[in-house]
Amino acid sequence: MPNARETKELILDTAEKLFSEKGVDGVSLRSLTAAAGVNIAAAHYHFGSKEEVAKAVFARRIRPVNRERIQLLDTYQEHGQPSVEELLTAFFAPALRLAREPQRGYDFMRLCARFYSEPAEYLESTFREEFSQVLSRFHEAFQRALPELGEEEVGLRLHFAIGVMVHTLLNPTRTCLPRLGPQASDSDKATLDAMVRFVAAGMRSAPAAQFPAGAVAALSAHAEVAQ
Amino acid sequence: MPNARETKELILDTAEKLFSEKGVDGVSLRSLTAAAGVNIAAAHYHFGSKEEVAKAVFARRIRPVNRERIQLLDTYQEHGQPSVEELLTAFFAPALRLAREPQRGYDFMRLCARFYSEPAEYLESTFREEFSQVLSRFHEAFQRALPELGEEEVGLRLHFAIGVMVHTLLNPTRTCLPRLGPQASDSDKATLDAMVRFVAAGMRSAPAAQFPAGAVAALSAHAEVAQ
DNA sequence: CATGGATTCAATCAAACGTTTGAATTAATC
DNA sequence: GATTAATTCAAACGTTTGATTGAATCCATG
Repeated sequence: MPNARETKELILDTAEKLFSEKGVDGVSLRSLTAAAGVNIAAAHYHFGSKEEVAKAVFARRIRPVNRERIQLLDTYQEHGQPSVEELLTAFFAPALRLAREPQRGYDFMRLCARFYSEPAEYLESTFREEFSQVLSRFHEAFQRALPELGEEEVGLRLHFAIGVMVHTLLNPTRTCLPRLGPQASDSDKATLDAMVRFVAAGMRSAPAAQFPAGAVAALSAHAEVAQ
Repeated sequence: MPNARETKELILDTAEKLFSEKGVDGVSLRSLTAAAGVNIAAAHYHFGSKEEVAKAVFARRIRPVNRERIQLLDTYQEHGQPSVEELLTAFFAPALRLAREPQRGYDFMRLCARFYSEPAEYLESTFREEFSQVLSRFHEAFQRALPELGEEEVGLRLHFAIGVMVHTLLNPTRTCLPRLGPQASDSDKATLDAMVRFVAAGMRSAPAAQFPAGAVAALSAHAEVAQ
């Protein structure tokens, strides 16, 4: 049994890197094992299928992150009701701290976002399994931090907040426009800072509608502007 | 030359539906043409390649939307400096109005978000081409609406705002948690309303950092909580 | 040093992929 | 009614996919 441990982790490390770049669906098991310098059959021997490789590379890192999220939440809650900023920090910080890890931290964060957005069903369900507890805990905590909002409204806003994070992790520098989004020069801490402030303000915004004059008209099929 | 027009649009319509569900990469040209009831060679005859089919189905709908966004922006700007809410409405409303179209509007919005998140390079560049003008105009407009913020900060926040929209369009009802995100009962108008309020508050949030006590510690590698 | 389970390897499988081909079919033009 | 161009079609192209096989190799143990 030559270097069994090395082979298995070599596959996971390489998968983390390639999947995050090209998506799980965009990387063949052949190119993956070739890049790792191992035989194709080794991947099936150690994991059983490509699907299981993907699940393993995901679970390997997301579990410590989600464990830390809950521990941070626990710590904050020991000192009374956490503020919105504290809740957001407890949620965002472990992810961004992992993303900052020198070796492959960032690769994984992108992989994590890909798991969320790729259409394959097993990726979706894997993601759901790994996150259900964390999201349930935070949903509850935000509900208590924002008692004036309905449960549905809190769920909707938490959904928006996750959108900000997923999008930011997935598109760290490059975006549609050169100067849009975090710049290469920005530190992760500055990005987290900006993100927490942005989302906290959104979570706290007034529950009632202060809709601008043109909004309803803009949503109707109006001939004078739309075409 | 039997029903050339019908065949071409049949392919586009079917592609819009299938690509939005499974992603461009997740749908083979074979299954696509089979679902459309046309020969597989017809796709190559009319478009040249699968790539060109994807570009065509995207351009067909995004151009009117982005044209309307700019027209709405022009209309608002005729009456002076638009508010943040007006700018957000001008940006979000055309997309959500299309998403509300009875036939295939929603399919396309999801496709649009997939173009943004799928890793294939040509999807990315196509997206960038179609959006560069719109984003440039709105970046500039937000900069004027929020003069107290630096240009970089506005770009970062606009990036967050797009994240909210992409995420919301991509995950309309189903999410990791049953009661997270827009519910099936929510109307599009209510979702737009909530989205505009959330994002407007984020765009307007104080530029200086009011960081919670634990945030910096949470980002450092701290042994007592992380594990 | 022999045994045996663990691991690696080259070779191969059927299925699916995007693309191409050349003949058949359709509809307009002369 | 023959000619021509546009369109459709079944069939096949070569390549790549995830998965499997059975022989070879390794290493800890007896």
